Amino acid sequence: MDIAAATDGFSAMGSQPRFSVLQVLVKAGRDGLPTGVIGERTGIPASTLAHHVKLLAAAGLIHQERQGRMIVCRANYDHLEALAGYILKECCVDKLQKEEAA
Amino acid sequence: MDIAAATDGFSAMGSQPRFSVLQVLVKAGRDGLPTGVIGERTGIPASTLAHHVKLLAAAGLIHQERQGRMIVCRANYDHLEALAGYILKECCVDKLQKEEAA
DNA sequence: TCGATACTTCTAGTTTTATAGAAATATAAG
DNA sequence: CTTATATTTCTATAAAACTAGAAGTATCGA
Repeated sequence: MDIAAATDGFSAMGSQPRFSVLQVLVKAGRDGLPTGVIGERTGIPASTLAHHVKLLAAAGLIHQERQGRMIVCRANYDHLEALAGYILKECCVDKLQKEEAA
Repeated sequence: MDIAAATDGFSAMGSQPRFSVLQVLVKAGRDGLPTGVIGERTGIPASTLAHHVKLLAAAGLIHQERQGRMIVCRANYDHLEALAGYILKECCVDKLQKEEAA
């Protein structure tokens, strides 16, 4: 996880429609959901949804896999966890370094 | 923490200049840093920095406090922690509900 | 009070992003 | 092979965000 990956991730999460898509998938668990169901649950029109889903996938927050004529989306839990951890990863290191020096 | 607060927070984190400002403050610890030092460390011009700092504060990610002619910024660790926890808060609840029903 | 310092607000041009209808693609079923 | 389903890509428009110089505000020291 570098800073570019982190900001891509947070930026992707930082819009209400996209975050609600992500939440629907996080709730759904490992099996994921087809795009159509995500559309029903969020009320986002198909073409707008495709756009947001593409951004979420590009940021590595979700994965997409074709199953017949549906495309099943799944939350990428590992990446989400890594992002959550990244926020405070370097908490207070300046202070710690000062203490080391002393 | 509601969805609007969460997306405001992630959106604020989701730009490289802002995230680097936040990181500088997270590293700095509770004492925080004056805006000028943040500018030195990030290389962001003053007016651009003021803009980003305002957004970070509006999202609740940092606090600003005047000390003489400097304005000291501090990371809001509680809010950052809450945001980190919010990402996976409702992980897999759909599955759990199914299991409850069964 | 005058000037220097620290920062913000104003402003304007540029770039991104969002939205959603219409058309296109991929798969499946009859 | 034709039609229906599921989703994407194309397109255009509108809205928002980014950047940074210039001008303004607040505070301190001489």
